Amino acid sequence: MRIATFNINGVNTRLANLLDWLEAARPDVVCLQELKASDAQFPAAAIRAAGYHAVWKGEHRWNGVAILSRGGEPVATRRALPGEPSDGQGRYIEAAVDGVLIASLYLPNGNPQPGPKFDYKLAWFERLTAHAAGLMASGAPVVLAGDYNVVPTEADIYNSRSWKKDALLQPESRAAYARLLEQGWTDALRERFPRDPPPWTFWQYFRQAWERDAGLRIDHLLLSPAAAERLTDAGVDREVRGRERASDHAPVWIELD
DNA sequence: ATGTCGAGCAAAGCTCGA
Repeated sequence: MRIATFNINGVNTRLANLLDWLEAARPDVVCLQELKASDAQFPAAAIRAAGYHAVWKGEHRWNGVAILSRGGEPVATRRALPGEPSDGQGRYIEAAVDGVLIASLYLPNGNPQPGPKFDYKLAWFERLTAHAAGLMASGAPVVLAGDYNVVPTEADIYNSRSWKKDALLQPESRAAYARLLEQGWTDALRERFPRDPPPWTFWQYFRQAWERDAGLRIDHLLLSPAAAERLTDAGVDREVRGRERASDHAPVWIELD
């Protein structure tokens, strides 16, 4: 069972890019982030024609998350975290797919930092961690996949010099990520690539970051023990980032036995 | 400090968010 996460950065803007990758990579499950589409604007027909069922939580212009499956239909279990403010932000969707509980999440970016956006990021992270504790306690195979907007350690970025003040690298962001992992989650890509540097998952559009391979690792798949024991492989579909009109993220995937 | 990209709004370039 191949499960991927992909920040598509506009599901309609990059629909051709998405469909090309789906056809080539044929993942069983896909967690999408940054749809930048309302519920009504989600390209459900095109995705169905590509062979995928889908559940989604859209938002006008920004954010938006979805879970696609070409096996069994995803059964949505929630479309927001417990305790989320009713501000309409589409950042979390969770579904049961073929016996695995899967979440597609888009953690707030948090810039500029410090400020209300950074506070919102940390508060959102706390709600995620509280909910994740319950999922962990269930003992079920769980995959928390998405764009965490956190560079977990200094090894997870090409060079942190020009990023020191960025919300993605702040000690508070990293501590929140570490606290989540301490519940017992396995960071699948790091498990598969323990040696530095790990594969990057994001290359910003500025300053020829892709051409210089100046990347970051911010897209993560966290596995509960029941999922981690089934992990056989993980990787990044890097070449997707080099295509015409590409997202600034590449798809990240895991293989579960 | 800047850089790039794309959409929305509204009719072209600015603003926003990343």
